[in-house]
Amino acid sequence: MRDLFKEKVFQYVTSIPKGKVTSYGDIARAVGRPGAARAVGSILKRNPRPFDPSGSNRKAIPCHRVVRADRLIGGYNGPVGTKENLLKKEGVKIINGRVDTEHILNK
DNA sequence: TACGTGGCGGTAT
DNA sequence: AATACCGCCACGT
Repeated sequence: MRDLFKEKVFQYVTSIPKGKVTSYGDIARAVGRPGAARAVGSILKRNPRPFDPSGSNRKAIPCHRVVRADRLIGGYNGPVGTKENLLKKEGVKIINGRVDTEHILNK
């Protein structure tokens, strides 16, 4: 296991439970690079596997569960609204474009 | 409370 | 090796 920044980021994101969200900055701190929130975003942007490839034993990287520190949804690849829809599907409440605080991981 | 701004770390080319 | 590119954040109006 390479201990590259991005590997840790991917692993951390993979561990986010369904129905919960965390922020780019929180991830940066969690992997020992406080202040590297933007870098986390640029890594997730190039997410190698946003969804679970069928027939694979590798887990998907649920990058849609990563939102901004102000709880706005943030960016995502693909059509606008995709990320929000995925979150809603998982039972995440979104109020005025923001994730409700009850879904924030570690809060 | 809402918006603008500068600074920021890591990746990709 | 250097620079452009960002799915951000903290802070000041």
